[in-house]
Amino acid sequence: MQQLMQKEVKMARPRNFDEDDALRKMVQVFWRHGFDATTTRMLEEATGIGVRGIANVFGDKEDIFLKVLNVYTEMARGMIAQVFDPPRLEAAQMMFQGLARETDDPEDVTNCGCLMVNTVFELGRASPRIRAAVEEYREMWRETFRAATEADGVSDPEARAEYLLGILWGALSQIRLMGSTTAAAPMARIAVETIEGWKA
Amino acid sequence: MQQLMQKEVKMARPRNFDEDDALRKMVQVFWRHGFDATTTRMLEEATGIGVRGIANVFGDKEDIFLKVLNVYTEMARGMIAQVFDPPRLEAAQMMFQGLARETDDPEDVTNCGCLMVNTVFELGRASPRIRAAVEEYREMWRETFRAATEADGVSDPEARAEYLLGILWGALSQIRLMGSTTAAAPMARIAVETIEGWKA
DNA sequence: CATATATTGCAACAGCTGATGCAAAAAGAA
DNA sequence: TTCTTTTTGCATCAGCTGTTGCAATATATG
Repeated sequence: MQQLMQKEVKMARPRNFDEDDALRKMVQVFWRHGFDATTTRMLEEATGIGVRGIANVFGDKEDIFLKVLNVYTEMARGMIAQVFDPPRLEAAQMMFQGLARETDDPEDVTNCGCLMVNTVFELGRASPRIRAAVEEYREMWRETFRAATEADGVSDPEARAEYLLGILWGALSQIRLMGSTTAAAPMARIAVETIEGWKA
Repeated sequence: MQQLMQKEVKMARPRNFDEDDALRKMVQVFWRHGFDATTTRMLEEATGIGVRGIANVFGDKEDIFLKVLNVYTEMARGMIAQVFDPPRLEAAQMMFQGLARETDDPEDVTNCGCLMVNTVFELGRASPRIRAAVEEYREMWRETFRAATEADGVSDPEARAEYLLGILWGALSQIRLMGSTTAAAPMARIAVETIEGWKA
């Protein structure tokens, strides 16, 4: 993730902030408020960097958001690599159960749902670049479900992966609606039972 | 819907537009673009009424939107009254199949998903009044599914209604994502099969 | 120390949005 | 006709947002 290729040609005044750390903080802001409602002033406050520095390093608002989406995707990829190793339907069941865990903490950004799902509703139609980032994220999950289904020897892995992807997005929209992860509990329970039925 | 209680006390200059017709046109605009992206100028163009007239009759932007949500809910209520008469799970199956019908027409606002689902993602947390309108809409559907499940003598109607509601919202978010109702086909197929299994 | 170069803070700007004030217009009531 | 009341069109306003220009600053290099 971190660009180790530093320009050694000539070093002038160095930055007084860490690029990756700033991006992680901006993920939180966009995740909580969405693209439009996130203002440059909010990014200043969250990162401690002036708007000028942000623009110099990350580009304009859409550039920033694309980098944020990338960080978000990589975070999820890391989680998948841990939970779905090896790829099994049991891991999918654990994921759904974990999705609906009880948290009332309003500070927990997980209660805001999924940044990708939320993004679709805000500007999925608008920007092709953002749309592509969302599609990549969905494809990552689709392939994860497909591989897990196949690994357990269950038939028609493509269709079942599509179904699980749909259930996942439905559950995440429930979370966003209710503002709490507990809202996903009914759908998560059904998903776990359905998967259990596949294995039998 | 139409307020028949006209003030007969003293008639001055009459309006040169129909209130309900204007509301229906504004439903289209909000449905397609969402709350924030809909500007007062767009409402002017869609209805042919000046911004001053709109503000006088419908109030400020949030007032307008609440009236729009109300019209949308009543439209859905009318559809439910037709399809779910009598309340049966077969009607739910038909509804899911109809949801995923093939339409490539970009003019068809159905391809924008569901105004209520979209609204949640935009400002569900923000305004209590809007949140209440969405909750009412959801409750309408929840009760519809519950009554249909109960009428078919299937056990645990509350839990199954909650599941169908989740599937419905998941399918509608898929539609919004892909910009086409065909995107709901996989989830609709699963929903129909699942309901079929209940009846057996 | 002197120089070059990237960064930073401050300020300001243009564009857009929702809302409003006001006078003219229109139509029924007297 | 004259008056009263509501509507309408026009213009304008304040507020916010993303972006950028510019001078000051800090640091590596020679």
